[in-house]
Amino acid sequence: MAPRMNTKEVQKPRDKHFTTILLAAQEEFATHGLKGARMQAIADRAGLPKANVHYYFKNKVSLYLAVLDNIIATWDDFFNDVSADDDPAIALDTFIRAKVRLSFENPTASRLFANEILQGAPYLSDYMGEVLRPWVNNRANVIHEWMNAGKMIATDPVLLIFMIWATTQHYADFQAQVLGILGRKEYDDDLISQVSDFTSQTILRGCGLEPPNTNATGN
Amino acid sequence: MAPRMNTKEVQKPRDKHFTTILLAAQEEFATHGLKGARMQAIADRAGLPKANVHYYFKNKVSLYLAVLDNIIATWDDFFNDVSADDDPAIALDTFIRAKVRLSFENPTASRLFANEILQGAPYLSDYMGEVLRPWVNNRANVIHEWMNAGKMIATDPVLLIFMIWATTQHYADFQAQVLGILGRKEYDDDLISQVSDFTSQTILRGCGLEPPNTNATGN
DNA sequence: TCAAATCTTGACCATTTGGACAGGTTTTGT
DNA sequence: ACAAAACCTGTCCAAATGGTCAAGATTTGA
Repeated sequence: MAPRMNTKEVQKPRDKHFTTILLAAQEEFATHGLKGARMQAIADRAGLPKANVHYYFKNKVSLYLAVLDNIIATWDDFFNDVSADDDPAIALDTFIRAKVRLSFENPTASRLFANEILQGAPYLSDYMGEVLRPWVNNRANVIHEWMNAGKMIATDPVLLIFMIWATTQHYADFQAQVLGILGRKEYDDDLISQVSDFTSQTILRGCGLEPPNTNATGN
Repeated sequence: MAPRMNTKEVQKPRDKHFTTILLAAQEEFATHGLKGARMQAIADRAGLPKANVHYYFKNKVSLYLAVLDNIIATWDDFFNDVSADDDPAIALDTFIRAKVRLSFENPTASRLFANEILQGAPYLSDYMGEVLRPWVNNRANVIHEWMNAGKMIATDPVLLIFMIWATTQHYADFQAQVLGILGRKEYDDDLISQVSDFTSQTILRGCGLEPPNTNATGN
């Protein structure tokens, strides 16, 4: 990947536009992908002349990379600190609920990644090899220990992580479909907790775990 | 949606190019979306001059619609014929395995739809309202009857369908990520059956169902 | 056989698009 | 206060892109 722009250090008080553009670009790239995105559309979303966008970002690809970088820097997974000593039911329940919440409240980032991966993840191969893959293997090891300890049914931990990702991200990436089928105009808190409960309970049960107190409206 | 071109009737022996173009366009649209797709790239994939593509399809949008139509016409769901009298474990197991297989063996169609829905499904609103929504509600009713009959745990059938879709399509839409994390170059039959087994067993168990004979390499 | 219908394609065009740039404005540090 | 640095933007341009067209090649049907 290209040299990282350290988004936060650059963030002098003056260039608030930097963040504005980054956000605008995130939306445009999320819905249209790298090729489909238009610099003019990004400028319009940001409410700035196109030339101003080019002042902050050399070209489309570097802007795209900056957006990817910015998103990755934001992510801090709730599942990171979990160890084999923790209770798997609570850990997975917390993880799933956090992912569902993220999908509902910040779908753009998820969609941007979906788009990038649909295109074969050409700009994320480094990230996948050096960050994501180790993370998954590391977390899979924890889950594996739970399985060895007889705390949950023995299956493939990596496929379990895929299932959690897929099910939760679905509500961000396929929002249009979900809303269309449910016949709603937009997401609401009711749906969040409904989806959280269902997803957590079904997956935990599928792992041979007793879902924690059902009525807890995950917070 | 636009008037359907009856793909199959048009299929005179001469215009074999019609299908070639449709296939090429499907790939291009699947990876780059409507806006990101390039007519020249489609022509290249098809091995034809661009002007020839325009002979068969008036413009980019009409080609896009033809591809969508063609895919929809192809789909014939294995879950359609299931009724409340059937065994839910067998029915869901069959459905899940079919979906997994489809994801692995024909990922392009899935990706194209993913792209369209990421963009807010602007060309699929009719399909979603008139075909998909009724289908889901209809199938949800069958599942509901199983729940009422105490054959499986009572949850939200629609969310269950979403979960099955999400988990299975994940392997088509996010192929690049899955392969990257697993450290493989391509999918193989081993992985198909592994994923089939895991997905079916975990979801069925999550619904309070006994997974059918585990060793059946779904066929 | 041969004219009509269908198909093929190189060349061309209008518009869109990413990006450069110069000259102006504002902010900063001293 | 004032020069240097940073920022802003209207204007312009070359390349890419969707789409047209006319002339030629091939197939069809009677």
